[in-house]
Amino acid sequence: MSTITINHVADLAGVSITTVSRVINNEPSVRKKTQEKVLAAIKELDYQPNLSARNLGSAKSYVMAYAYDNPNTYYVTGMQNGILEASRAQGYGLLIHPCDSSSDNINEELKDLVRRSRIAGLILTPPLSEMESVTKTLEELDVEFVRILSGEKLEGQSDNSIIVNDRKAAYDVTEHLIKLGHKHIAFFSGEEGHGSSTERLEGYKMALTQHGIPVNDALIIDGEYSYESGDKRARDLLSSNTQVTAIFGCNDEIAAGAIHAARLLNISVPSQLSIAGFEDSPYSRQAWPKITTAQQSNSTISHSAAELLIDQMRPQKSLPKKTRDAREDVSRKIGPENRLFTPTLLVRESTGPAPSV
Amino acid sequence: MSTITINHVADLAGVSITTVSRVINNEPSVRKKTQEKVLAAIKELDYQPNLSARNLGSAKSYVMAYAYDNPNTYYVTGMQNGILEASRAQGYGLLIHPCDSSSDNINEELKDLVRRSRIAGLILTPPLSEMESVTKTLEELDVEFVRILSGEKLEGQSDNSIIVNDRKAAYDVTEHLIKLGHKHIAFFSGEEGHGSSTERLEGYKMALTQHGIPVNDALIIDGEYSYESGDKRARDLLSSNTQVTAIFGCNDEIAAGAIHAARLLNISVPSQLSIAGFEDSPYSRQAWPKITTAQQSNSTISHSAAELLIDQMRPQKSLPKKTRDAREDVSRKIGPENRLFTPTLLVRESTGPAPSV
DNA sequence: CAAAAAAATGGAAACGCTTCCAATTCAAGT
DNA sequence: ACTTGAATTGGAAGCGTTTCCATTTTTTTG
Repeated sequence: MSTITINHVADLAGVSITTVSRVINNEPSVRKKTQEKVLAAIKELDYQPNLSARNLGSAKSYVMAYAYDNPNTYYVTGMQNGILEASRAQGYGLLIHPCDSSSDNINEELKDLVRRSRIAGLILTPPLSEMESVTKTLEELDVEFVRILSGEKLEGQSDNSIIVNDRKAAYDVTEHLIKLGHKHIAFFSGEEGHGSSTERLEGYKMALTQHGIPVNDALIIDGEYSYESGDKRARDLLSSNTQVTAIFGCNDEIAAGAIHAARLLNISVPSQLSIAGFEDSPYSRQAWPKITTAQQSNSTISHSAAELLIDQMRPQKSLPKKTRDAREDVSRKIGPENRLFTPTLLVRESTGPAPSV
Repeated sequence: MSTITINHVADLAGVSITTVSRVINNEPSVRKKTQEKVLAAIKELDYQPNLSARNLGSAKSYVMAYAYDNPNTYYVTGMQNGILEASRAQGYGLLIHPCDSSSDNINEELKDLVRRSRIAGLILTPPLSEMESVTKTLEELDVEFVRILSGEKLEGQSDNSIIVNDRKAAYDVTEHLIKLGHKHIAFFSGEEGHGSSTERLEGYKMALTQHGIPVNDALIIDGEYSYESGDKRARDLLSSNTQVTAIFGCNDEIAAGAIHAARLLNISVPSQLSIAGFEDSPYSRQAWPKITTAQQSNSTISHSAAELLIDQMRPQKSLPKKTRDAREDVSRKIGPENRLFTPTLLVRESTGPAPSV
């Protein structure tokens, strides 16, 4: 049982391989009847086009890559799975490319990746997706790419990005705390320069302001997206005599660290101190108490990203005038509803009414 | 700046493309001087062979896959990174293939994977690597594959596996507890049928026996590799009046769950109860107290696996008689020292002297 | 030193697909 | 029915490697 090639399909369908190729690529200029014959043959033979041959034979390629630099395995895995699902469904291969965004030659590295593996498209997550130099490099290379990043709304100019509305979600989390009666809410940021952290801070501030609570800079504490950093900042803050009844950690790890600190200092959560996180990672579920957080499905987001990318990579063949209209539209444009995601508030046990000092 | 192909290299080196191909593939029948010329040309042009063309042109392919079915993202990511590193270094592409091992047609799925993507080799981790049907399918397909699995020593017959000596490591963890004076040590297993769990249990029993402590079946409690399962089992056990001073969780998640249960029941760790885990995952570091565990580097293990696989995939071209001996041996066989790994005991705060009841 | 054997190299045909261009078919207009 | 231009199809030349086989070069042997 040797490999089934396009020739076998052509023979069975009684057409040329050119025509089979057209059907595979969903080109418009194939008569409906012919298309059906070919499709039937493909099905009968269980034919799968050879990816290597496609890549070699055409200028474009059928491989996309996911480049990331993120120590958060939960995040990366989620993203990866979503991309995988979408790319598989559309017959694309996926190349995984972890890298070091702080490296000097990150741009060279990406250039190499694209060139060497003949990558047709690239998906980027923060912090890579936020680096201007990377964007520029990729544009110069003339590769399609989709960025997943934090922001508030879709801006007209960049239609190759998937936006996560961190600001709105952070607003929601903060508002939740405010409604519980908290007035002194600390904000523990993530790495400086990370868009997600900036956006979440923005949402935090907006919520306070909108509810008539002044923003107190002393309560906005910089640090990193890590358990240790959350732990340390909480210890410092809680052992100072600053008045705080709630902490909003920029992600769940930070929040988990803060919970740890509270425990060490014998401060009970949530009766004396409320703590909220962001991301709905396993940490939020396995901390004690379980952490109130903002939930986002990384795999859903990245699935959309991959579909958007595929859409962009598909060359826009001009449709013939009359025909085809009836035929199902294969190049379904990814609408705005699939390009903007807002994590949703998930209330759990780590937040409660503000203590009535 | 268009693509640099084998032709350019051949021209620059003044040889035929056939010879360049030979150099690339490290075939023995190339004169040393010629080889050097070609290598120099390759370097000067920064030439990278096109993977698709290689795959298309040859019976074998330059793509390997990593198939897994494991909810533990920490584990999977570690494995993936190690494979990635090794495969990149050797010019192989990597395909990631998550799948459902409990599915009825898992074998069909793997068959498809191999056929459709022309996979040259496959790396498997538990539970896939432990399934006989999978092994059989793969052998019938005539694909090279390497399994990463639990066991005690290298058995002669299967030289396509990387063994993790869970038994010995579990022995060490248990012995650590025994030396702290514990006599009533509970064992919380992982999923039934998972080799790692079985092996760890074996190590636990051996340690007890060897130190003159009878194995008490009531203390061996079945369950799953999850936080929830650890939590639940610990609650049940600790609230019964069984006499226990230590719990050995088959992985860190179980141990973290057990810590949670102890806290709820107001049992202090480690002064009243010692808890040990296995894996050195983030859970072990972020629990409170930090969990004593057995450390293993998943990426190191999988790196070895990938190298072993590449070694196997490389067709054994017969070397000419005399020459070459001096030349560096490129097909470095992966020695036994890189095929057997023993996780090492890592003592942290969750274990301490047995209470002197 | 010639002849034979062994080693090194090159030519050219695949590999399975895409795509340019030319050939054929179709339908509308006269 | 006859033209004509558009729609549809097919032929054949790549894409960048590998590999079979033939050829040339080197080494060994008598």
